[in-house]
Amino acid sequence: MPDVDDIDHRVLRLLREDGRRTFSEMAAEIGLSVAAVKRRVDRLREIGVITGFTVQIDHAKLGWGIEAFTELRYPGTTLVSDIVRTASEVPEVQAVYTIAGDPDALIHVRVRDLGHLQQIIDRLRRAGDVTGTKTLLVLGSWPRATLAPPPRRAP
Amino acid sequence: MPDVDDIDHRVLRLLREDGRRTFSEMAAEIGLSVAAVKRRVDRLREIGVITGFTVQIDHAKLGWGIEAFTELRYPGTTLVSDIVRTASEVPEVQAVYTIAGDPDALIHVRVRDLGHLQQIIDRLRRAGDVTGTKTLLVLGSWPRATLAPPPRRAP
DNA sequence: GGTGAAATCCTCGAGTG
DNA sequence: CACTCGAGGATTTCACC
Repeated sequence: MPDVDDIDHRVLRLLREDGRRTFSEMAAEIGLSVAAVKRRVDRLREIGVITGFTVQIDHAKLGWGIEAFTELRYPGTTLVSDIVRTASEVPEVQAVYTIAGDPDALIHVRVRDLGHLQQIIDRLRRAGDVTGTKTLLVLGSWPRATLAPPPRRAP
Repeated sequence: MPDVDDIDHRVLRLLREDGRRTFSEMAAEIGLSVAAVKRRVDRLREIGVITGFTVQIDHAKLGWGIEAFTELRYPGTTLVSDIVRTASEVPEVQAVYTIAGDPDALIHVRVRDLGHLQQIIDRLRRAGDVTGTKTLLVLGSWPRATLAPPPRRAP
């Protein structure tokens, strides 16, 4: 487990809120030099704490009006890798989560409308040896913009 | 519905893959001037297609080893706003999704370990007038890094 | 972790089709 | 209206303290 101190967490919190914050802005906020902040971000990338940066998009404004979670059930013989592969082949699938217990997987999908959702579910059912699906239609979502405080660690 | 053309989608795709890409890099990639790319990004923010930028974090490396989805059920009298408020008060909750049908809400949580997960579920059950929960423990996750192609629009 | 300098990048006004 | 160009200022980056 890599050591990530409080200052690292402050850097992460600032980047969580705005991933394009400049090093100078963060340096002023934290009270370090610009180079020191850059070195910390570089290091957080190297040790894999930071896996990347991305843009946050309002998908509804792009025509993807419907968001849903679909629970997938498979026969006991199906490999996890097959589950992930078949689900990932569908571009409307935003994320695949394999699950302990029942169901076997949960996928997050974004589609244009309910007809499109129907299509995607049909495609998933045909793609692998899916034995059952249950779809949760999202009415509203409230993602958290901020970062959780650092967990208590052994001193 | 705002008009977002193919070049905008290319910009979004590039920023999706790396939210800190420089305008010059994107300009070279797309074949526009730096200023033109910047104006497009500015405009995408103004019309709300881009809602922000953020850093992607490997939470397991920060000590949040367990990820789960919990389905929440409430009495028919509970307001959506109350569901969202009580769930959002728990810092371990990463996102709240209200759902059409059964269950009433789905929350995404990140916790240190299974004991911590137990605590959080107990806290949620006590917080509102929750009538039932079902927790899906995540074994693995495969979020999609890329952006879906632009949906077909009316010409 | 700080400093300083060179290279790069951002920003914005002016001009063009 | 969206684009390009260009100059000034800000930012990034890196070697060295």
